Amino acid sequence: MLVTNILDMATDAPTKRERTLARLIESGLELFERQGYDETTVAQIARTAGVTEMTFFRYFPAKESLLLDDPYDPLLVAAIGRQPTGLPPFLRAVRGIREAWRAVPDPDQPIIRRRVRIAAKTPSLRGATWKSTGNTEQAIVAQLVADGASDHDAHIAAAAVLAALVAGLFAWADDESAGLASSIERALDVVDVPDALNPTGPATSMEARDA
Amino acid sequence: MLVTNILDMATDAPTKRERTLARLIESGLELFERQGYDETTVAQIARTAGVTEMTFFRYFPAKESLLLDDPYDPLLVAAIGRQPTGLPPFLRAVRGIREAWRAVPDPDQPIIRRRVRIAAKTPSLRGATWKSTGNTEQAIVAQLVADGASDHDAHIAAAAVLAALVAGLFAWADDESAGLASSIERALDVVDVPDALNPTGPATSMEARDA
DNA sequence: CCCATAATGTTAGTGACTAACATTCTTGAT
DNA sequence: ATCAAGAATGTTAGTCACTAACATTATGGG
Repeated sequence: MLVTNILDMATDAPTKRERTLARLIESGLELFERQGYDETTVAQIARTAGVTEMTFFRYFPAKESLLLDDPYDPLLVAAIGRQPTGLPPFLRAVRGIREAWRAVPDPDQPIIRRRVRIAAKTPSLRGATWKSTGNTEQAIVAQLVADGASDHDAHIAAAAVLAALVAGLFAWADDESAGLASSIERALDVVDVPDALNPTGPATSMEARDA
Repeated sequence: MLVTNILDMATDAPTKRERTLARLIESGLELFERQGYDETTVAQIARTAGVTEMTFFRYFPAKESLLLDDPYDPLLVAAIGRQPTGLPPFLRAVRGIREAWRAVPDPDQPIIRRRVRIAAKTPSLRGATWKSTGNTEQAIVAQLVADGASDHDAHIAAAAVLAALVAGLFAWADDESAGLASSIERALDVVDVPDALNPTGPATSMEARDA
């Protein structure tokens, strides 16, 4: 989530649809940055892009989508699939994400930061941001299950990792000096706790195992 | 999130405000269950409760709030504060939540289940559910920081635990046979990984530490 | 150059939510 | 009981996100 590569059609002459899409995205981001997300109207974005409100919704199912849609899922999923299946699902997910984000090309960082920054500073987008992880979550769950995890565990692991990732991205957006990769690493370290720091071991709760 | 004790004013005669509130909640839940959340209109809830749409918004800032508002934060926070400060923040949060939910009284379970079930089966509520953890998240962050965690780590730990908790609640709502406490335990076990299952130790990423 | 179809526009409407102001209850002090 | 202050509710009018149905214009391949 939070990432869309506007320029991944570096092929031939951009078709009309592609040009309109690019104009919508650029207009939207600019307006969001200048006057805030909540204060920007879909109609205004459309007008700035030289198009009708109706057309906006032909490109995005919702206002938030202009900010939050992204195409990075396959990379995440592949990286998770590469983790050793001996690991518990949660750790496979954590380390897969670690690996995938380590590989994000430097040139993509500015636009990612732009988007994340808007999302981070807009309270009304908090929910939308997490909702937008929905697809990614499904993809991660599928991969974990394919590698032997239970549905139950896969869902929980996916939700938790994504939450940590998003929180890490938010932190990164606020820290101009931080690099993307290292920020993600630091975030995932918080949930991938080194054994040395875990003296008591997990509280495996003998008490209330399955009613 | 996802919990509101309608009946915690077992004191004297309920005031008018309390009666209206109770009617709104009951009408809302019933309609959501019978015809679905998206298919239920605020106007309809209000009408069923014998009140105006405007009045609904005097009690709830948004439609979702009827489902998602809750008063359990203080218990969570206290339980987290009780965890040993030697533990990393993430594990303190996990085990605090474990402890707090273990203590949820049996009689509260049916209404919690009712709410969670509606939230779980309504895709358009996914985002709202997580957004509604916002306050809880702030509270957890504050407690973790008070106990010595960095802001950065506290935010990430809080986000991840809450995600796991919500995912666990969703799983519980779907499994009629499961008890609340044991469901939460199982969910948290997924992220509080036993050492025995973590042969390699955390991937502490020598590579890209701080740019 | 022409036509199938993609891209866009128009109109009309629903539903969540807000603002401003008017009205009707409650309640506590007298 | 009474009466005023304040709480609870109603009314009206409006904004904004989003959808549906149908009409129009632009584009590109034959």
